[in-house]
Amino acid sequence: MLKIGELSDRTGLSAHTLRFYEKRGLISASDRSDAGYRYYTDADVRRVEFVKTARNIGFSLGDIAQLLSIRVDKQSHSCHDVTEITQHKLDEVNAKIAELQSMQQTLQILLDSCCGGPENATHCSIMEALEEGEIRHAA
Amino acid sequence: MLKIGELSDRTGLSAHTLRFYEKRGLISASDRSDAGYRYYTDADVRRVEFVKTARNIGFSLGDIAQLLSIRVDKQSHSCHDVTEITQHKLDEVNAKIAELQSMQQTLQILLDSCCGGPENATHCSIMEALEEGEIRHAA
DNA sequence: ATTGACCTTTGATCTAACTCTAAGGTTTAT
DNA sequence: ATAAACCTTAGAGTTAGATCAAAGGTCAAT
Repeated sequence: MLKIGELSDRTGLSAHTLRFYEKRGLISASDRSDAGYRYYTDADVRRVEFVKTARNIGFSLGDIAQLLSIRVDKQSHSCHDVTEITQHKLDEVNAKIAELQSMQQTLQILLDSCCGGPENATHCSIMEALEEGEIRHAA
Repeated sequence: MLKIGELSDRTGLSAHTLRFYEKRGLISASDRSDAGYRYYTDADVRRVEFVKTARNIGFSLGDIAQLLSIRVDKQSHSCHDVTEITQHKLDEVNAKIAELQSMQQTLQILLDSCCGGPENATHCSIMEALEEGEIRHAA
């Protein structure tokens, strides 16, 4: 049985974060001491690692809560349930990428249009473009 | 001279947002009535439009504050000052894109690995991958 | 003169995922 | 037995960019 600091060392998540995840319902301690100290089992460690892995991929804590509820009762859930969450996340990521690529293009065009030199900015083409407001990127 | 509601209609930004931008130092009213009503000139409208354009491109309000300080005294600033801000933003955007593309790849691999069907999730390959924690995406 | 639309301010609330503080109790090693 | 290192809780603070609420003052038209 590990105390929270030991679980923290084991997983690389701070004790603060572990308590925060508990408050969010993602994890919990298998036991408590008389004094209230949290005690964690190996199964708890695996659950935390699952959370960490999902978080590294980019799932939100809300997504992770759903994945965890599938995890504890795989019988009652289908592969479709899992792919649905995953696909939804992928859609989100793709949308964000598209938006950022649009920004990227606009910024690159601005940079290409400006000398970037020590000349004063009176006729800076970036400033002029911002002034004219004719920049309408896709997003 | 426009009141804040009229400026709001003209620019599409809410009066709330305009006051918020004022608090952040991005804009201000050229005049106030005895009762404290904000009054805006055409120059104020142009400044708000400049802010809007920069914000649409993706600049943060902090970036925009810098761009505005260049705008009011172009003589004292160089094209280099402007490109520096722009390049910095582009670097940020590129970093974020790279991170998201890494997520995208991981999510796509997970989706490709799973049948996504009505079978129960006992042997779901996405769940197994999350369990094994062997997913380490670049970001 | 009164209705309704407009305006003012300060300060609270929201999202996301932490991060930290305060004030105190517990455990372990010397 | 005492110090160091650990643990507890509730709740506040952080970032960015709004967005709203409360409580009240003002203005234009009827």
